[in-house]
Amino acid sequence: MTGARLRPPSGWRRAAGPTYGVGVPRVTLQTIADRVGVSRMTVSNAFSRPDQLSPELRQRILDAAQELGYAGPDPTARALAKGTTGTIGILLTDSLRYAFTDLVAGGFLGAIADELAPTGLAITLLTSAGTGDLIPARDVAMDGALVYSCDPTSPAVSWLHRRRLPLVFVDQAPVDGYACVNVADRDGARAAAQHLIDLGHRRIAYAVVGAHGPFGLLTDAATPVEGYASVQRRLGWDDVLTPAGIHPPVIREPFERVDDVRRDARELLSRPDRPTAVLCFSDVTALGVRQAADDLGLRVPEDLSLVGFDDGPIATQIQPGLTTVRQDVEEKGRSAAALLNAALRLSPGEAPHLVLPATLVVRGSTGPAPAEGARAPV
Amino acid sequence: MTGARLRPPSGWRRAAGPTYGVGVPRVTLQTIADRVGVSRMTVSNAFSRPDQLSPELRQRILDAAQELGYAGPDPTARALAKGTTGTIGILLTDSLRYAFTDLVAGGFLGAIADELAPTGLAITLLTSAGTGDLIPARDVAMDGALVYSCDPTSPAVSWLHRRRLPLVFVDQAPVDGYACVNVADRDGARAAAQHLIDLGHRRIAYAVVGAHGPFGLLTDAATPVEGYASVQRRLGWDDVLTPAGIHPPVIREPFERVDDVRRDARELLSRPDRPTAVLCFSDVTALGVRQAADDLGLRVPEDLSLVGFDDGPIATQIQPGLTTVRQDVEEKGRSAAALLNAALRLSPGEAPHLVLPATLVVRGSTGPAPAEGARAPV
DNA sequence: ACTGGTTTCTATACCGGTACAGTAAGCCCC
DNA sequence: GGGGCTTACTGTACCGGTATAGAAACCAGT
Repeated sequence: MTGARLRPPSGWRRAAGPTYGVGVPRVTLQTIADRVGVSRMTVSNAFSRPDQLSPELRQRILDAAQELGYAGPDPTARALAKGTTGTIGILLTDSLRYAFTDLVAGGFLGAIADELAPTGLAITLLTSAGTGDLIPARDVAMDGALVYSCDPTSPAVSWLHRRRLPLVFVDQAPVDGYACVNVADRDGARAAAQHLIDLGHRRIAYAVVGAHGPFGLLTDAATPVEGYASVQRRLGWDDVLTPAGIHPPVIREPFERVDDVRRDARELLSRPDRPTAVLCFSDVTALGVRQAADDLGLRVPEDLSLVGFDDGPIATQIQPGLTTVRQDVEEKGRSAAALLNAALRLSPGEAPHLVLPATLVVRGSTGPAPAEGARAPV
Repeated sequence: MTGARLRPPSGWRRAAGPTYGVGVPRVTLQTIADRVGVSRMTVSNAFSRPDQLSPELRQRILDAAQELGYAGPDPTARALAKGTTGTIGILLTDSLRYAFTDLVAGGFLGAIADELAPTGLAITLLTSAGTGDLIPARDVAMDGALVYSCDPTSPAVSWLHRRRLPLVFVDQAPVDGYACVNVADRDGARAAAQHLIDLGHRRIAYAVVGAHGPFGLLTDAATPVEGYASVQRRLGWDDVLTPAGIHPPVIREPFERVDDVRRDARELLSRPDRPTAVLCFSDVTALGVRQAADDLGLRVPEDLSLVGFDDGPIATQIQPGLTTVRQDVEEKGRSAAALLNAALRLSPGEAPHLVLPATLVVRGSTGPAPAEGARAPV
């Protein structure tokens, strides 16, 4: 019963919860050690390495802890001492919101959560946007991070690099030395474009949502595209259409104004040289175009063929079903999580670059190009 | 240029990233201090309190840090020293997945994210499920947490309590001393039930999704209901129907099998004493019933009236629009985030209990009860 | 020259844990 | 009855920062 208190009793702190009166001393390992009459280390072992002490003593310690209202070793202190936090970050573009509203992103994140669940790792959501002097990518403790569809030159990504965290990049330009997961977007896009060509379409348009302008109905086929996946998709379309001499007009709206695609598409579809098919950057984009077609009384696919991208939930929810390029977001999530998990425990051995397939799924929204001159009433 | 190194040079650590060779010494404040020839404290100030040193020295320190590849003060160490982590937790039921797939939860979480964005706080998602010996609610560092629609007796919630973290409870039975945000679910449900009564309906059924069984098509009106919001909704319905002598049959499926509602509803709607109206626990549930009606060729609202709950996206996406009880999930998220934010910085002063309104929104899915004997073909 | 106020930097003591190398006691075995 | 193993616990030195109270230097005012 020596338990000589080597440290002075712990300091007083601001109350943290309603039950705490101001000035209630914090309960730490030392508090319990003093109470039971053992060393701080033994109390630590009681919680973290039960095999290091006798069951009876351990029970006495646990009882004392219970009695004193001790909630277990402080996570922060433990993280500092052990060098691991039990948390991984997911870096998303600007607004976290779309993580919760876009069901394609949702499927991906859900798969990550499921894959990570058995490991007990928690998920911290990080924004690229560094408003204020708190920059999550720099200031939040974590064991590693998943970078999902971010601008690789953004400050947030550089911070993660500098911190030398284990990283996995998803839907981004592959980075040497890091595990990466990508989808064969370009292949998929090519298949989509080829499908339309095979059906005899020549008057084809693009519909795009993206972060940067210009927005609206654009005639310039060379509209800049940002985002790795988006660029790849665009390249895939062009791979097929450019050699065929086709330079499509483009509809473009920012992510948060997807709804405006409908209006733009109405304009596009009202033109005398109305396209007979539209290649869309996502299923949601396709939905907007589809609604515009409905508005104008155009039939899909008789008057207008539509190809989406992702094969998300809406692809099958609408009638006729949407022809689209399927990517397996669940698999993408699982692989990404598994790779990060591996990077977390293994030494930095290999850094695989996965490319998941993207395959065309033909449903009812595409059909043969209408004969020249045969026009639905507008 | 004394800068006597009081601590030995920092230890060697396992490599954390691919650029790190094994055995690369970690760069800390001390490394930079030694390099520049100042004390560790001065380097710390260069990063955290710029006004405490001359601009020239600060610049020299920052340059040295840049050159040595220092990413800024270690978040974990800083958290331990300062007592704040820059992260808040959100505790969700069992699976995180539904945070990303349920658009009603998504709206709530998105609003939280938006509200929290300016503060720079990161969001950590926590599961109630404590698989393994890593229990997020106990072991993850955070400054406070939001408890969303959880079982108040679950171990995860008790851990948060024991840690004496600032907490805000949402869609849960209010807890004394803590800020709480709730929706007037019971009022809303009452309005929904009354609406059907007013339309002359007497043969009414309930459709429910919940975590626990029994599942399927149940005749027992006293099916147990769990989850605060769910209980409240059920109570609200019963408030109106029980006095009217109506004891509805119940359809019930677990959350992850919402799709089976359709099958159950088909069974329900095929019975000779087919209900003329169904009260549903959510819009998604209502969608399942609606599909069953479609399957059977029943017209909504002529043959069957449908009331949902939430007024989420699908309520307006289907034709006819769904009569439903509107709750403002955005506002719920904003309030919850704001309250937590307040609890984080203020002393535990007041702990408001907010109750947001729930109002009936009548759309096309409800109509007068069909005359007795008038039956649609089955 | 002495006092008092800044400014700028340093020394020390924490924050609340864990790793690791003891040490003392008990036990087995030849 | 002493060497070698375990078992059970302790002492010390960290982990990588920050708070706080000095100390040294400089400047102005009297």
